[in-house]
Amino acid sequence: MQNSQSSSKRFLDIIVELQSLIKEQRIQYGDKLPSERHLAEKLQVSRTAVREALRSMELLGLIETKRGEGTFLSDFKKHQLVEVLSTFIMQQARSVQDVVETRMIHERAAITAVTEQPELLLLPVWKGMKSKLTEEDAVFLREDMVRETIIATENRLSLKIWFLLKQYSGVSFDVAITEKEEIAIVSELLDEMMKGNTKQALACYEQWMNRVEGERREIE
Amino acid sequence: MQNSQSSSKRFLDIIVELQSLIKEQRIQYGDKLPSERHLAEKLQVSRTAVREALRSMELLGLIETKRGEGTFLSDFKKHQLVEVLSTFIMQQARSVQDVVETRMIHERAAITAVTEQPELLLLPVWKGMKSKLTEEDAVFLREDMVRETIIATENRLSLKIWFLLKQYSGVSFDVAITEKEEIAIVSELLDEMMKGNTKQALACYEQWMNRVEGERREIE
DNA sequence: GTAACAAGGTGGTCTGACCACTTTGTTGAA
DNA sequence: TTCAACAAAGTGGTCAGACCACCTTGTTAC
Repeated sequence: MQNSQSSSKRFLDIIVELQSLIKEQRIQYGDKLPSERHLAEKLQVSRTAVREALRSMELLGLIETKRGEGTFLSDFKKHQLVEVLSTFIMQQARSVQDVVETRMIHERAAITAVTEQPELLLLPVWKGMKSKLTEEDAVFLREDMVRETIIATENRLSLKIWFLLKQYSGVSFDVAITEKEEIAIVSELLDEMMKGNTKQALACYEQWMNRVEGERREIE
Repeated sequence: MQNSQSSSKRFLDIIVELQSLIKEQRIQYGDKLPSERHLAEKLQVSRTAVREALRSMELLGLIETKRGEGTFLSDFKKHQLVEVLSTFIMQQARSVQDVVETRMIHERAAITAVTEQPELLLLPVWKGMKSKLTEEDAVFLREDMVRETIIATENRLSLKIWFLLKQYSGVSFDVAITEKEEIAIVSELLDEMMKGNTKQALACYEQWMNRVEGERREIE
């Protein structure tokens, strides 16, 4: 029942080594990675093992491969793995609930942090927000409003976790709320945040989420 | 050879076919999957291709493999996905400060959740907690008190993330607080939680963290 | 009856080969 | 000189077959 830490999986080791390599060589998003054959030689393993590791990372959306060209470090916004994953994982209702709830934990924390720190309210990002809310389409709301809030907290780790969770939880959009209603709620949320009213801001958020996430159905 | 014109990745196709197979044959969590060789024959692909698909799924925590035994459908509880991603995330996280702050986000959320849900306060775990606080050694405090709180929320994903963050935020303990002081603070925290005073409980928590995490240094 | 051994099944790894595709360099004709 | 056509090299994609290490199970021998 133990973890067999002694004989850890080879392809996991390779992934770890790849991470080190990416860090050492300062490979940025979009940059090309060494070829499979070069990696195999460098890491002293077979190309088969390298490929198993790369395929895993590809499914996670960490890398992209182009036949005839090479392997590239992916922009972490392109996680198409969600489809594959959701059909598996989301079978368990509790899992969906956990993901959504955890995402909301980060969102509430960000709202609280921003609201309670006056200096964060002075950021330029908030200036155009109110007008955008009414001008642009509603997709902006779910996408950017919360994200900008988390960005404002300057906690990049929280941002990344949130982004991942959003990938898992934010696919379905048969929400029982009109665009107009949503804009009204979010505007109010923004107002309360600007005024530094943590309690009211969080109340707005809960109201918003109740409308958006309230009727989330389970995936079969 | 036949599907080579298809632009979609072979190993993704295999994963999809595996999903169908799992659904058709009603394979449950913990059940054994067909062997790699059988799958290769059944799906008319090479064992290499099957393995690349299986390794990907393993990294996602969807399956588990045991050498000499076989491949088993995994329980979602084992969010290995999170672990792997976290190692990536950590490379980019600016400092340990992000980790600590994110961990505290989850801890505050758990305290709030438990305090605001009276039914969670009736759990047996809280009964012996108070006495343990004074009887056992102080290591218990940091280890178990918060953990039990998060467990009480029944959000396993949050628990998993927290556990990871705890590992990353290190076990450094040059804390400027005596055991006696810490016991007093945590006892108060526990009391306020039991009384359902969210605000006071969180205040205790902040006080606690200020003492424990206040002088944390950054890594490297 | 039981301990020791043997055989088969399974995942883990490696080698070498070929294919499909892209880029790059070279050639050769206009 | 220009540039289109071709050739070569590099890369990911796939495959077959071979061992190895480990586990289970059945058989043997005591």
